[in-house]
Amino acid sequence: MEAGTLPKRADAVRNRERVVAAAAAVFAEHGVEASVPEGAERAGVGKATVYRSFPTKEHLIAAVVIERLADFELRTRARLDDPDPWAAMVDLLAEGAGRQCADRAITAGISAGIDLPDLTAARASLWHALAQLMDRAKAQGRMHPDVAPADLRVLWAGAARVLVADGVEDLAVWRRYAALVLNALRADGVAAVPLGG
Amino acid sequence: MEAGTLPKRADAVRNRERVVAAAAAVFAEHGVEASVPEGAERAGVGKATVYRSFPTKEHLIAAVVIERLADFELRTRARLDDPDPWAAMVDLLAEGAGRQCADRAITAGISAGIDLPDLTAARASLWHALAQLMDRAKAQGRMHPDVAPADLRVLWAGAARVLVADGVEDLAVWRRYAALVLNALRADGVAAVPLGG
Amino acid sequence: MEAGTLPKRADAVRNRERVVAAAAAVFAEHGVEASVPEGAERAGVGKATVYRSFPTKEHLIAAVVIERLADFELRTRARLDDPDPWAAMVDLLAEGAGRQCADRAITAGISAGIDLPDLTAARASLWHALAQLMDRAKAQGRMHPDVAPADLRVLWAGAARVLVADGVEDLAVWRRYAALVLNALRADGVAAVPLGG
Amino acid sequence: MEAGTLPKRADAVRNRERVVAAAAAVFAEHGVEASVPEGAERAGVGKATVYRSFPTKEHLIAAVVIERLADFELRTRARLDDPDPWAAMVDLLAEGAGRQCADRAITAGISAGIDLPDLTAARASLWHALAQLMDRAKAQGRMHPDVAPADLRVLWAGAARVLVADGVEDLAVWRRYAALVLNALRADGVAAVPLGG
DNA sequence: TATGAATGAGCATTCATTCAT
DNA sequence: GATGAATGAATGCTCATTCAT
Repeated sequence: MEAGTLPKRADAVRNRERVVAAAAAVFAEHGVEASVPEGAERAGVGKATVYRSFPTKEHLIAAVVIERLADFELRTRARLDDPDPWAAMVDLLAEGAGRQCADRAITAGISAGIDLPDLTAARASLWHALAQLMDRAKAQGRMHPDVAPADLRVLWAGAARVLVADGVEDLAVWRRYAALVLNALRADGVAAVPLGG
Repeated sequence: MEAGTLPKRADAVRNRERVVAAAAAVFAEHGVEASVPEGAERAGVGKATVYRSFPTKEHLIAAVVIERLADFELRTRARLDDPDPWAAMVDLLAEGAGRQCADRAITAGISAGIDLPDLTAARASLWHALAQLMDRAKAQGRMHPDVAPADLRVLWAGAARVLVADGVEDLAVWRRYAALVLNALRADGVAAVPLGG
Repeated sequence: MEAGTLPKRADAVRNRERVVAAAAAVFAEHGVEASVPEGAERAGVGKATVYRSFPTKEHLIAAVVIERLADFELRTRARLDDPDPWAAMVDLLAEGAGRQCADRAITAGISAGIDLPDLTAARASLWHALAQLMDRAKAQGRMHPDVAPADLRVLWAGAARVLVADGVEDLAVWRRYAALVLNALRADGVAAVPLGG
Repeated sequence: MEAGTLPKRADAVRNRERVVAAAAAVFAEHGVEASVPEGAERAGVGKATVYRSFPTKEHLIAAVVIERLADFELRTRARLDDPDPWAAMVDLLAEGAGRQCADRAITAGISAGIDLPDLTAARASLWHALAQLMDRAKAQGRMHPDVAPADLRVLWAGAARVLVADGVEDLAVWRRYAALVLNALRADGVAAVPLGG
């Protein structure tokens, strides 16, 4: 990353990252309704600078969300070879719960009406990884055979939105709902993931 | 002008109800983002008239939501003496699913950042009724002993928000998530509510 | 006009007229590129007030132009029964020249890409009146049989735009071009309208 | 680096020409409202490079227009010795009409509020050539003795602006107005240039 | 020298809310 | 008491122009 291939870009890339980071922060705080100027100010740049990198507010949101999705996918793939896929899923959501905890950007943006190719691709890629992990958990007999990654998304993103709206910051509460969401997906006869309470 | 208290109120109350009904309709159609004037026009009154009854748009939303919550509570209470409380809950949510399906006001407003006393009270009252029904289902051994009405709210309101955001109108899909939410709350060893697929 | 039929409207109508007048003035000075806020300030109202009466900047421009077109049409119709239609046309343009002189709004807006029903109607109505007068002048043998109201518009609106762009204020110059435009439309053998120079 | 004066200039001049050519193209397509960056990209240079040669967008427009004026002047001068000056003028405008037809830069820029010395000079030079040709046509008795090159400009540039604003692309229509403009300038008793309809 | 990046001013438009009637 | 009118603040976005590299 220090091996500059295109000398001029150094500034721009740095600034782009600053913008995304700032946007992630304000979106995390105020939701995607936060204004572009607000993010720009937080990044210490003019609003027009934001629009240089992101032709539209939607593109900016997408960039923030894509970053999160990619991170989630990475963590999902890291568990694909886990000998106990069901336990791995429990871990994954519990871990993810912590990240979600401080960030309402992904929860607000993950299901927003944004329909940009890059975002769609990132979502699809994550779904694919999740599907693999879920398939393993189904094969294991712990996960209900009729559920799909989309179900996980609806339940988890949904719960997260409510928790964010409620201003819940307590990690234990987030973990509780992660467990509940997984319980919704468990096969008949499988013991519920403990709710930690 | 200081004379009667009732005659004047009659008109006002009538207008208030018209306004709430109209607001419910437009919020149902366009979500709570719909503008106040739009609702006023639908009600056949001026915008200022709306502001006489509701000092803030939030109050208007709250009024609409309270109405829905009251209705939901009524339907909950109607099932309190059902001999099979778990089945009653399945019914309740499946039925509620249908109502949600056509109305995005409640889903948008139920978990919105609105924090008005009346709304809080209505919510609490509904929670109370739900708690009773859930307690019966727990006693029956079908519902997990550690879950609370708040859990139902987080999961169901959350899922509903995502479905609304996705523009899902298919009743079967809504039913599917109602079932999933209930499955999340089932006790160990209880067979999952069929997902309808 | 003092006989109020709808009491409440008095303010609004007054304001609407103020807005149109102010818009006409700024458009006259700076062309239709002038900003709405500028016109609003000139009218002594907030910008949103302008948008109450005119949903779009285009509607505002149209209102200004329509006013002028209507005035021009009136003056055209007043000459329809003139025994010497050709002379009447010369008069009409020379007189119109004076009005145009101080106003670049009509010249800029008359042929702008605006396509609003009311404006189209006003234009059509004026064309119709002009066509009648021109037909009479043709029957008289003074106007070239192949020319149409559209020709008058292109030549006169065009010349006016250039004169306005040049900042010409001298009425004599405007009259000169009015004469030239009419000369362009005269039949063979008809003596040119004197250019006044 | 301080050595030669010519070698550096060679590059600069080459670039300047490329820029003007590209600007002429985009202005022709989208009018002078086209953005500077768009022209720069077409020229294959950075925007800042354009601003090195042309301190202002107006200067760039002027450069483009000057080129066109010079071309028009050339074609005017080529007809100065024509034995039938009036016919030569008809030709000149009809020919010019074709060029205008495909290029909205000159029409937009020729009478624009731009007041740069070079442009003024180019205009003056063209007027001078036109004046000569017109004098010959007057001597011939076909052109009205009282008209001047400025009249030609007002009428022709004006009509062109309207036609451009109307989005007229039909060459025949442009020819029609070229004829009408010339008819405006014809002497008494001279037959009108046929309108082509 | 040439460039991409950065920017501030500006624009059309919307909306919840407050007055004058 | 009810209303239409008015508004100020805010938003997403564009563009000619200036700097740092």
